[in-house]
Amino acid sequence: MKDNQVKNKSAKGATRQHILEIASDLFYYTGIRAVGVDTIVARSGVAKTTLYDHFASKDELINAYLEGRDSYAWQMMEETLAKHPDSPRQQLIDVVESFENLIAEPESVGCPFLNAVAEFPELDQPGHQIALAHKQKLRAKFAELAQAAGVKAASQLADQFMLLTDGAFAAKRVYRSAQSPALQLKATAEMLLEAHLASSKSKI
Amino acid sequence: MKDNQVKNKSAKGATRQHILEIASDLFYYTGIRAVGVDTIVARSGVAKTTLYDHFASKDELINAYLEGRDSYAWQMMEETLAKHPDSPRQQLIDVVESFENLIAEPESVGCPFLNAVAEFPELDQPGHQIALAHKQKLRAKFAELAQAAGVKAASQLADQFMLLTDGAFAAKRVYRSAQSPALQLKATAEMLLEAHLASSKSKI
DNA sequence: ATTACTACATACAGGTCTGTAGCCTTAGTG
DNA sequence: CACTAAGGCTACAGACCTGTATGTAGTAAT
Repeated sequence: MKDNQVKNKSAKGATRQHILEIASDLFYYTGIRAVGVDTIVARSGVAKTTLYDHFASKDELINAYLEGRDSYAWQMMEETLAKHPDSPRQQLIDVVESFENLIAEPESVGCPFLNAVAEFPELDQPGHQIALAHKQKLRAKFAELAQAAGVKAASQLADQFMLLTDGAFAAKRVYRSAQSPALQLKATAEMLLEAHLASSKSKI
Repeated sequence: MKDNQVKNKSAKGATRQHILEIASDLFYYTGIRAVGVDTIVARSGVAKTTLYDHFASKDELINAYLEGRDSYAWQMMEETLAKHPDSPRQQLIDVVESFENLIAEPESVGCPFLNAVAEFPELDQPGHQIALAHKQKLRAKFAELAQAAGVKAASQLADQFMLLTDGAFAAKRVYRSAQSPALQLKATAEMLLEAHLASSKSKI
């Protein structure tokens, strides 16, 4: 006994990871409610019992999907912030630009969190809390960067950036390949940031 | 035979309208996929056969729901535009303000079109085309008003307003009763509009 | 070589989904 | 009164849903 399953952890983790990746893709592109467990099982070439060995329920799989996207997003955020560690103003723009680039990719069908919440509007439904926490954390990060950049109304600017990014993600799901308003994301963020910085200076 | 069902049209129309209202509320607040026909039947106190007399399928009911929201939105738009028929600049702000007020209402759970598209991501799925057409029409209206208001980059401003409004609607579904970035909608639109008008002047 | 682990395949329980069939009730109209 | 239109009620078909039960095969460590 003891803890000898450590050696098998890599194999077990690989299967779990494989199932999660298949499920994540299906959830993201097709919709969560639209995808049944049987489809996930068939696509991943795994037995149904195996899936339920790794995930107690579909809800747990949904949560794992969103938590995965959350950690990926923050990992991407760290990389973006590392490009100009001494310029919060540039960091703000870099972050927004990374969103615009993400949305511009043809594979993108919007924001996993916004999509999930549209399918599960109630606060106690699967994924809702994870999505809300993600958005709150991003909002706080925007505010932190704005303050560091010398923006007086930092929390206002954070909210404005949230509107822009969420709007761009939402638009992407509607327009798909058509030319969408999301292309104006970075330019608009720059306009707003400059307006804030100009008014900060004028008040000195 | 002939067309003697004209006299009963009001009664028949009333039943249809009743079913549609119940279904619309359920779709909007609970989600479209999450609501079954049986629930709609139970809530509206109508026989299942009656529902299928008026709507050939659930998909048709979904389309009727979104078309209803679309006409309601444009009716509201007309009323808003009528407040300052000679000031396109004020009309732009009025429209955005009407969105902010709509979102601020506690009953609001976001935009029916964005929510529907999140549930039906494919272009040929029920409702998607209606939602896309609605957003395109709004975008064109923003552009038209912006041009009339003397904004040089009118279509850019239209896209920016789309990002803000869609962002506000999307945020509402996530945050619900919590204080959301949507409160900054009108103020941000004003900032952008002023920035556009200022740059238009400076280039003369 | 026994034990433990992991994943396999199959079948099914129990529920919900959309949509239909058959028959009855009510109300208004010629 | 007889006819017709509209809707109600019940039951069900057939598909799909999540989750479980049963039993088997390979693999790895003790």
